[in-house]
Amino acid sequence: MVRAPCYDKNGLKKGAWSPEEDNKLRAYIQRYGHWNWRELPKFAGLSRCGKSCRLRWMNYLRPNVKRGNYTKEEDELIIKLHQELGNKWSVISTKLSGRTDNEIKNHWHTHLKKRSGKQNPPTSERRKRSVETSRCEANQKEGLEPKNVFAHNASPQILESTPLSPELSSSEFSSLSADYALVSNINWVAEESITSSETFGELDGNFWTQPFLADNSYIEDDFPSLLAAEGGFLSPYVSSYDDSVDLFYQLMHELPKK
DNA sequence: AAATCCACCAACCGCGAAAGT
DNA sequence: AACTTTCGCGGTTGGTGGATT
Repeated sequence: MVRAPCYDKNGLKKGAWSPEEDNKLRAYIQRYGHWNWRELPKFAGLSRCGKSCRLRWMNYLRPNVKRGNYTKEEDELIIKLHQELGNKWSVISTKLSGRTDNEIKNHWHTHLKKRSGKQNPPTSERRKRSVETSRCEANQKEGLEPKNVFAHNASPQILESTPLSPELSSSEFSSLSADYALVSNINWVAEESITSSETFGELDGNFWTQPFLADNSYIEDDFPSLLAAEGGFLSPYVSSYDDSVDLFYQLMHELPKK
């Protein structure tokens, strides 16, 4: 069903994602957000290109992604929107909550395209649908459904309840669901004023106890130990003490003045 | 039982737009 | 204004599983 894993000439992995990779990516984004897709895999400890990470997150790991089991209403809406908008899958996906553009596109090509001119799907089509449904149910039983994985992870809900979560000014955020925005912590920091350290303490038990904010000396003296502390991936704030970190410090020191 | 066909869909690729310098 | 980098979109590919022969 999926492409076999392989490595390109740059040593980057391609093909199907393993559960471990999914976990790494999910954990990293939940904690630090997707501050830069290109750099993210390095910090998250993934041998993937940023593009691949982005796709995986957007289509499968992101909270509230619905899989399989299209309702009649959804089908009709897709057909209607496609008539109006054409192949603007990203626009169409915004009208169907939880559905990704990639999935809608696939669904269109495999199910709706043939049907759009006909009322009843052919027999083979109906057969496939039942297969799809049972597949989905099987996945749910095995707990493979991404959303089920999230169901066991409290952080999105916790974050959602914080005062900081929605209504962010970023243009990117405006296009995201509230749940999705919750995990993009970096963007908040850069674009929103922070009113209290307790606020972030609520987001993640030890978020603000991370060395990055404690004091500068930590970074210089103790940086290598951070790897272990961060559970296998690097904090974007401190992993390489370069200009971007300086900028980040500046931002953080300026924020209280707002 | 084995070979072949077919549908599905996860993932890749290339391009254009937007943002940054 | 020009150039570079990053992101996001849409088209396409290729591996897999189930159905059919």
